[in-house]
Amino acid sequence: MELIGYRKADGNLDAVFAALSDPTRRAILVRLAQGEATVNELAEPFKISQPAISKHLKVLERSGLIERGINRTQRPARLKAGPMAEAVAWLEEFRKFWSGSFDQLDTLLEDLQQVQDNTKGEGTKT
Amino acid sequence: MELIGYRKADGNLDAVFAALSDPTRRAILVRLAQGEATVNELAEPFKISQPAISKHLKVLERSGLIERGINRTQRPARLKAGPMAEAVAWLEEFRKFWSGSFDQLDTLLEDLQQVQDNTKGEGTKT
DNA sequence: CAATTCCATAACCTTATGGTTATATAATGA
DNA sequence: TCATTATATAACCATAAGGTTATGGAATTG
Repeated sequence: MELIGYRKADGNLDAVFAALSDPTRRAILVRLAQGEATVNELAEPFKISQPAISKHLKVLERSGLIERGINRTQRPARLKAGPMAEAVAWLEEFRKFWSGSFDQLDTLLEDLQQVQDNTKGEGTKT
Repeated sequence: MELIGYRKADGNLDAVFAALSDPTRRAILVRLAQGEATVNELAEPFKISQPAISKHLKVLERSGLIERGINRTQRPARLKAGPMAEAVAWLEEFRKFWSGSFDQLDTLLEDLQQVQDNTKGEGTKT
């Protein structure tokens, strides 16, 4: 069926995981989770140049993790759900697969959840 | 507490996602999910050379996704749960964060699950 | 039309990735 | 000791990543 399309998109996993492997790009994604943003808005928190941000956006766009719009002279970026879902799905599937260390992984996941919950309430707002 | 260690390991996310971005390495991980394996065993299904596999294993080892043992003249590789858990945790956290398209992502995840379930039952047993 | 704003593109540099073949090393076996 | 097995390392190559500065171009504003 048309779901076949997703299996073909599996080749996209390369690009998705590669896109996720850069901390600047992960930060951009987190920022975009709060809503679309322009290049300048995205560049502001970083020390790197605007062209560097544009390059990162291009990588994210190629991976399908974001898409670009047009608004006057701006080209706002916004998240797309699909590719992220593919990555999650691969990891979940892998986890199911990995019956041997299933509980080990689950325990770690619980610990990590706690760490992140603590981190989020850690005083600084952003 | 000692969980601080995980936060420092967040810098490891770069290496983990980068390791996951290569299809050969993902295949190696899937293979290792069934149990530890030697370099030659891992190399067998691929057309690439043994040194290439050794390089991939080194990348996986640097990321923390695997560790190597010593057994006679062999150095079997086996999975480690922690780094994979970090990647899952980051994506899960991101997903929670991304309230805007939460349902969109969930729908896609369900679709992907079905695809993979179908794929798994596709005749071959493993 | 001219200036400004927002962003992309070009050219360049350095380092990493993914592959190769050839060779070294370490443990086992004869 | 010599050969074999299993793996690592070296040297090399091509391409890509991630950054820079400088410049180009499109839409908006004066």
